[in-house]
Amino acid sequence: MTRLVLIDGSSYLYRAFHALPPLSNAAGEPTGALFGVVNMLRGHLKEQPEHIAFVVDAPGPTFRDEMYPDYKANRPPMPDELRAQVAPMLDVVSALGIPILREPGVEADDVIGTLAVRAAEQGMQVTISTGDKDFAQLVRPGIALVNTMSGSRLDSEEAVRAKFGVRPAQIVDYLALMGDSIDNVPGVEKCGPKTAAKWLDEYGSLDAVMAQAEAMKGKLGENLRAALPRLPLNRQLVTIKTDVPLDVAPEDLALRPRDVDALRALYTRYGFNQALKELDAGASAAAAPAPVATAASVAAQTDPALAAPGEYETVLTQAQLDAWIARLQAAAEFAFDSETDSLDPLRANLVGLSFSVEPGRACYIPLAHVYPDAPAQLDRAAVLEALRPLLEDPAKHKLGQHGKYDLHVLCRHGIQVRGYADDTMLESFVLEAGLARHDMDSLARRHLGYTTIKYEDVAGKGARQIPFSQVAIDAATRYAAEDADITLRLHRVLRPKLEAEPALLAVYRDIEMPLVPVLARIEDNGVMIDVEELRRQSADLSRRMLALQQRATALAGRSFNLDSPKQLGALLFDELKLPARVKTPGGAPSTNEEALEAIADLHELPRVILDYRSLAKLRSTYTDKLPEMVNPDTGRVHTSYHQAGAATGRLSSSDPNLQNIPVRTEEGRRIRAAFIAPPGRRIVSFDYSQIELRIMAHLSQDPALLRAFAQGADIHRATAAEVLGKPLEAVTSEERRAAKAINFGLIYGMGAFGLARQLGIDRGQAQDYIALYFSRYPGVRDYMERTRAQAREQGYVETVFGRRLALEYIHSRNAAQRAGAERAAINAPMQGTAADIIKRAMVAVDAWLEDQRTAAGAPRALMILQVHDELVFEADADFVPELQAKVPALMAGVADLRVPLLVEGGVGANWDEAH
DNA sequence: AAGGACTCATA
DNA sequence: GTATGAGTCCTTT
Repeated sequence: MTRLVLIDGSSYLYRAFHALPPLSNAAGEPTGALFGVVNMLRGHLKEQPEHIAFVVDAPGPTFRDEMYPDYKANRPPMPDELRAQVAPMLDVVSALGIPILREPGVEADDVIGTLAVRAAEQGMQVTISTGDKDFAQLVRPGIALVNTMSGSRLDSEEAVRAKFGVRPAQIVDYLALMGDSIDNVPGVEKCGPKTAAKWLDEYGSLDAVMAQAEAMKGKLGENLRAALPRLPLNRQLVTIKTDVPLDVAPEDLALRPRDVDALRALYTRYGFNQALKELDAGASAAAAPAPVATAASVAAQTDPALAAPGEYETVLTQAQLDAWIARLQAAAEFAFDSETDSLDPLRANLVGLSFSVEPGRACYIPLAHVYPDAPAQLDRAAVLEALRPLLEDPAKHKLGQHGKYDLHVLCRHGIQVRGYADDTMLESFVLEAGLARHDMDSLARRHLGYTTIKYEDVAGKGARQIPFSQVAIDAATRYAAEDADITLRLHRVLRPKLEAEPALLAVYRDIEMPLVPVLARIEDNGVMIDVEELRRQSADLSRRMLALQQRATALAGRSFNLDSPKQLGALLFDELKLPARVKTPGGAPSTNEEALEAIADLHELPRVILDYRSLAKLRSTYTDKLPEMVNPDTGRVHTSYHQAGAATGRLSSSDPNLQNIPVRTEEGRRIRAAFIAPPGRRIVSFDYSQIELRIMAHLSQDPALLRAFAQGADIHRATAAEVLGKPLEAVTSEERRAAKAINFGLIYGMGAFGLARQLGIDRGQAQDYIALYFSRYPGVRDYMERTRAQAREQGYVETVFGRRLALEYIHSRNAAQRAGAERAAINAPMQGTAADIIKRAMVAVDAWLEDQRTAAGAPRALMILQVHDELVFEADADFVPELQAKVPALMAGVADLRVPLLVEGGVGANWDEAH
């Protein structure tokens, strides 16, 4: 049977460009994408197909652009380095004897579709070679799909079903539902591959799903209904035509003899040594070995000395380990990753390590896989000792993705990693805060066009998940070695992007990277809590909750679940007919605090519920939970700080979250009092006073605001005096409260509506307040307007230190989304600058504390918590005076603003006393 | 079991 | 009105 290979040229060019490192030849011409495409072609030619074609888009609009003007509007123009490779690519294709097809007015996809169907009808065996999953709609007897970059092959309806969960005939419906952000075709919001497949499985077709739209429940149903009008168009856009008029027929696409001289010239020019060698060696032999375009062949090409069989190597012998250690020693930098049996780095046991020294080459060293018939593995302690010199050498640069985790794990196994120089998560965070997620799967897809193996794919999920130590070693190698490989490849893509932006590079190099070991130390230090005290509080809260519950039952005349907003809503608003004044975002009558306060005068029950809720929250979130979080090894609670968690640059804290421990109420402060220092030590806390308002003064340069801070005034009182035009001492407490609300509101980008709600006044009055404020502080008004304008013009705003936050929705057609983005734009420079400042302070204070260790090496104070504008320490009692003398100066000294930074401190036996 | 909705703790 | 994380309920695999 004769074979026809149809190659989706544009798809490969783009994918190779993004997947491969930016290679260039001796003359500096970019060659990465070209190299990938050439290897892919050589792979296909090795199969010696009788017919083949390389299909690319012709310039000019196609019918899809006419159907939908925004089609592919999200596509950035082709990068220059890629554009430069198009002509050489076509030269190589042509010299290889492969016919090139570019049909004006028709997309390459449709040319491929039409030829594939015709050829299959004629009995040819068709292979479509593409990286584009849309082609799965064409799979049928006689038509198969291959992606040489991922190595996947879809050659039957079953294979398509296995991969997508739908039949080939349903692929267009499936794509229509999901949409395609690359082509700017919006689908159903929140409907991904799973939901689309689920619906199609359930209803059969897009038409049937649309017919059911009214009956669909929940947010997803709402999203579906919103998307209804555009779904038929989506389906047309994603449908590959199989009937476009073509002058060319499948049988015209015979593979021609290659032009050896032309190829030699091209390969020489672009430095494709491997291909050149093979060309000359096999000029007579037709079937010379030709690697397909995998990342491994890049390694072979760029550094033949390291060309070893296989991309990822499982290290099970001493000889293999020695060889890899030699590679690591020789490399300028290497990527590493650790595999463990727990997500909690302070409880995790090391199961294996992976390393990569060049893109496409990586190893996995299994160390503690335990399952029936598991192969013998190298001794963990011995491997760690062998690696220790490398890992602890500050001059040996190491890369990771979220390496803080690996630092913890290795620390627990006695290795103090030094020279942790780069982290791809943080590179991405600094480059693209607000635009993208920063986990490796997302980064690989975004920057490499590469889909990583998911943890669930090797370890399962939910109740059936197995620990990594029980994952079969070959699967573990594919997963773990890939992590190191992808980390290295990501770094090679992200680092140049950072280098191109000096301000961002400085944020990354001077703030984020130095913070990594500091955060690791804080997490490792943990905090001591008084478990007995919390248990007493839990018992006390339980008693009081029970009493309130009984009172509530009596008031309601029946029992109900006080924790259920739904039952409570039915009781209050349906049975008792109390007015529902507040709505939830979902449109239901809200039972939140504001709603209950609003009806507390009409009935006794709302107050009882409010009291019950405040106690229930304290018990379930804090007094019950914190004792469970004590690490049995250390007897302390170790939170986890997320460095790339908040787009503004703030840290976030989880497991447990120690950044939301109560402080406002007396009840809450009792919980703070359970954060204690051990005997002989004290809790010492320092916080920046009004840091965000000070930053607003700095950024706006408003004279009145600058003056108030320079004079050390009570800023809210000063605001009230300024706005009302009266002396400071004449400001009433009510006036001060209003001024404080305005000051905070400004930081959050508020409008009159929000201020009115906050102060319980009407909107016009709130508007008057704001107008009056801006008349006294015109610099602030101008700054707010400048910031909005910057956000609109550039799509991002910046902190004082140059950190950027992108505002994805700043040009949204949805007015509410756009307004939200504007408020975020106002807030981000202030919140973000404050975050930059405290991060710098943490690095400075940590360095000083390291200097202050005793002769025996014991720390005299530990940094134990960061709460956005506050740093908390546990210090030897006799070290407290030194700490109090030094830390405020360090904290205040890390930024040079137009206003002084004021740091206030406190000390006590527990956090409540110190705060 | 997983995920959305709701509520509420912090700066 | 900014930025988070987490507990509970409850519906839907």
